[in-house]
Amino acid sequence: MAPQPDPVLRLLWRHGLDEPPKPRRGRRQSLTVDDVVDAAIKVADRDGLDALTMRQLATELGIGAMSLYTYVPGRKELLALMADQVFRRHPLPAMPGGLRARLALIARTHYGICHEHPWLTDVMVLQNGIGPGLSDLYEWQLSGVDGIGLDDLEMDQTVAVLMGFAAGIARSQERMRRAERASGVSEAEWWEANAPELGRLMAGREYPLSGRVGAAAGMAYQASADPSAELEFGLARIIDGIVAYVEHPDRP
Amino acid sequence: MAPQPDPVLRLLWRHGLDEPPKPRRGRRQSLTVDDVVDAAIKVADRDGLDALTMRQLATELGIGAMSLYTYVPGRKELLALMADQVFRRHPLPAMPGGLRARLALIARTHYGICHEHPWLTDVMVLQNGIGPGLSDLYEWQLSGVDGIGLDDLEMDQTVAVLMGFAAGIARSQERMRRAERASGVSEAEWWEANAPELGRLMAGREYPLSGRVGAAAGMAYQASADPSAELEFGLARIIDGIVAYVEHPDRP
DNA sequence: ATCTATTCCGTACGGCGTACGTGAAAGTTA
DNA sequence: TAACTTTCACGTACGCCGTACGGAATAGAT
Repeated sequence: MAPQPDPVLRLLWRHGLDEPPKPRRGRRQSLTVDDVVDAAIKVADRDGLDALTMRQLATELGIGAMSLYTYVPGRKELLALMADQVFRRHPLPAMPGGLRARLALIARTHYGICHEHPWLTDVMVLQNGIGPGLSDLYEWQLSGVDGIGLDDLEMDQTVAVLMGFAAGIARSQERMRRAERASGVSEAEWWEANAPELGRLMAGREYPLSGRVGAAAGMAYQASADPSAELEFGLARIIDGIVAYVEHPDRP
Repeated sequence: MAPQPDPVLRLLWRHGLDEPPKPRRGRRQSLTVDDVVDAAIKVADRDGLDALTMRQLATELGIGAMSLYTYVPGRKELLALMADQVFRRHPLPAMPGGLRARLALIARTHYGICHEHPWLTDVMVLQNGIGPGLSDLYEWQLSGVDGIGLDDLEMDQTVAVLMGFAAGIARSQERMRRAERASGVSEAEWWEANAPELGRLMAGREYPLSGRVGAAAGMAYQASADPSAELEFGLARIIDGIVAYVEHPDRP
């Protein structure tokens, strides 16, 4: 059989629909889809994605659990709507003049989004819901790398590299945050408590470089890593590489 | 109270322990922790992380569900063991001569690992279990960027950029794979089925760049994106940026 | 032969997403 | 106004999940 159009598309693009098929009879809904999605985002931001259960969300909204299903087909679709809503609500600043500044802005904006909503990178891997928020974001990103000599495919790949890098930094930061929340101690305290045991367990194996580098990181950051330093260093290298390619596509 | 040493550490480093505290009484275990972890990896590779339930894994191993808890404290810890086991089992080739080749090898190796075990990036964000597999990998990665003029922090950040990039590509590929598995149609078929509806829903909004770039990508890849092209392009740019920094740390 | 430490695992509990069906409410029509 | 139709609200229930608990089985020590 021919595949049916994806039903979640109509929900993602619900705001563009001038008139749904005019069903004016029957009881009115007490909330809107946006109310539900915004509340879900709030819960996920506050308590994490696992704590976002249909029952909890319904309680938060003051409705019965099953009433949610009159707004949203299911939890999977709700997550897709949440992701697009986050993109839709996030302001996209005007693209600055220089290429380096534009590339940095693309990456920092995406990092900011992923950092504000740490569940976002987890949700985005689940399904690629093409909604207005993601579409506007992508168009905005492309406008930052248009007209600089890259072909269409290279524009897409450039944006993909920047987004992937920004999401990766956000994920690495989120991993530290979750570890601290789960264990109840800061990463520095964890290391203090576990370093002796770890040294005992590692006995026999040699990690000269890891030891040296880890010690330096610990001194500098009071932690095993510093996402903001990673962001700055990595972003500078990536931008250097892209700019070099734009200026001299044939080298080296 | 002083935080207790993390109990999962002893499990992660179980192979280095010469002798556990000699509990020689009582019934023998019919399996090893490695058996359990390897079977869990097999299930997760085959059916995905959600399908890896304690009951399913126990059935696969021919034991009762609750017997698993004599090998592993719980599912969370099992996931951490799986991640480290994947790293531990993956061969780490000798570092080649040139810097560019070493950087590429670091990224491609990590991409390969994440690609073979698509649940890995999901698991790694859950907790930072420092086991022998990850430690060996990190030491190996650092050996690829040692002695080239980077300081300790820059070495760590360089490795982090490469790993994050590789993981990001693997995640983007995994998103496409999951969408295809969930919908049952290839991405090309999805677009064919949804393009008309999507065009209708997007009416009123203009996406000139997205449209142009998306069409070019569709022509070139028969899909909206091609992870291997993203990998090649992005890796080349990142390596360019790192090499440029190594050679001229002061230039922009 | 008895004791004791350990593994094995059946049962059960609370929580999850959600299918289903009934009842309530709102607009249309007679 | 009364009856009808359509839609929403949501209580109940089902099959999953991770895992706490406790009794039965087993193997080395005594």
